Amino acid sequence: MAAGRPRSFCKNQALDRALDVFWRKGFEGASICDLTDAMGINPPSLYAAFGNKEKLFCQAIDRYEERHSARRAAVLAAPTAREGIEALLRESARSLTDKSKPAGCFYVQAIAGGGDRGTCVQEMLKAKHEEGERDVRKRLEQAKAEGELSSNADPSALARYISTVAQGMSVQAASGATRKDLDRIVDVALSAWPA
Amino acid sequence: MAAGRPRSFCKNQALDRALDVFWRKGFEGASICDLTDAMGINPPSLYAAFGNKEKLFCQAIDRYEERHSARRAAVLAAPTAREGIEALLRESARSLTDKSKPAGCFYVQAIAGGGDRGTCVQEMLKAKHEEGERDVRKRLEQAKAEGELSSNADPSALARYISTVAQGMSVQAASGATRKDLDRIVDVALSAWPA
DNA sequence: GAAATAATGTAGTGATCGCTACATAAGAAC
DNA sequence: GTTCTTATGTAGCGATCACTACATTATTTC
Repeated sequence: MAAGRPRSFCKNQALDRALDVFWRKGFEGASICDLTDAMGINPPSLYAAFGNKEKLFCQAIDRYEERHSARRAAVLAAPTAREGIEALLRESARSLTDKSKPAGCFYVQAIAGGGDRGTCVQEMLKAKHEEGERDVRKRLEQAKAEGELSSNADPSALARYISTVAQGMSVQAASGATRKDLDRIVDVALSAWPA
Repeated sequence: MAAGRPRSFCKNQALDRALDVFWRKGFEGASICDLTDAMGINPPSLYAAFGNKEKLFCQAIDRYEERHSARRAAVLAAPTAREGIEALLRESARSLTDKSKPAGCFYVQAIAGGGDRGTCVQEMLKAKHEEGERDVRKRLEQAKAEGELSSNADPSALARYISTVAQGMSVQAASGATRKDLDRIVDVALSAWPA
């Protein structure tokens, strides 16, 4: 068997560049030309490596999740759930306003951004979105089992609330809120923490 | 002076149809053809009446605000601020999941949806967005003056928190949450209300 | 080195994009 | 009725869209 000419670019690095373009311009707003320019490759290389625009978008979603899920888990591993959740929201406030990245969360942009993306994309976004919420819920269930949260606390409702606040913070960031602004929101949001 | 041939369609009705298309497909995702089909007119009529795609989008934003600001004011006029805010969030839960409309809030879709819209659009969205928050803040300031809220309450921070929760709820709705789901979020969110 | 395989750069495909020129139609002013 | 003004429908503008045919180049297997 013969093995062909090797790829001349790093797939993950190209994916990072593509993610950045999708993040800034949205799916419809990002043209193949925008993407290939940013990725430093020509269209045939893009299609050979990633399939098509929609599949590239899906892989960018995976890449984004890959970069965030580990950090989310680490932050949630704090001694108490209360500390973990607060750290999660503070970390969100920081990363949502990180000037080296587009403002706001890529998922939220993709979910809220409308458009008739293929169902593949839509379901993938929903799945990733639930993944984050599930991590929070599990941490809260653990806290309940350990007695940190009272027995009538509702981890599922609380987790969804936390997700919602984080998503709202992403919209705020996208419309220009600063890290300080977001931290003030976190202050208020955490006062909903069960006594 | 002569007055020319009269317009053969209702501008506001056409604008409603255009709003619906933008709402479902986003700015980039909505083509002029999509729009003219939905509006029941031909491109020259669209351009004569609304200028261009971006200006049409701006006018759709205005139309959306027009439809919502009155209801927001009415709901906030409840006897207590607490009741007003709760009614606002419950009403959001209802309208965000209204099956006769696209899921989620049009502003949030437009703000979060990325893309390099003209600065005109971006600033207009930001202004409308702040308008809603300002209405909430004013109601809270009134409550503070009347003694419903304690003297160390922070109407500005609370208002921004309420906005953030509502925006998060919009993202939830866009990713499939039901009215019941949103109402559960409101339950938790309101437990952040100052004692 | 020859054959097989796969990625690359060039250059372009048909389709659709936002938008408009132009002739026609419809009402108001006189 | 004639003139003026503006909206309408047809038809198509150049530009860009996502995507690809094709010849070439680079690498591995034999």
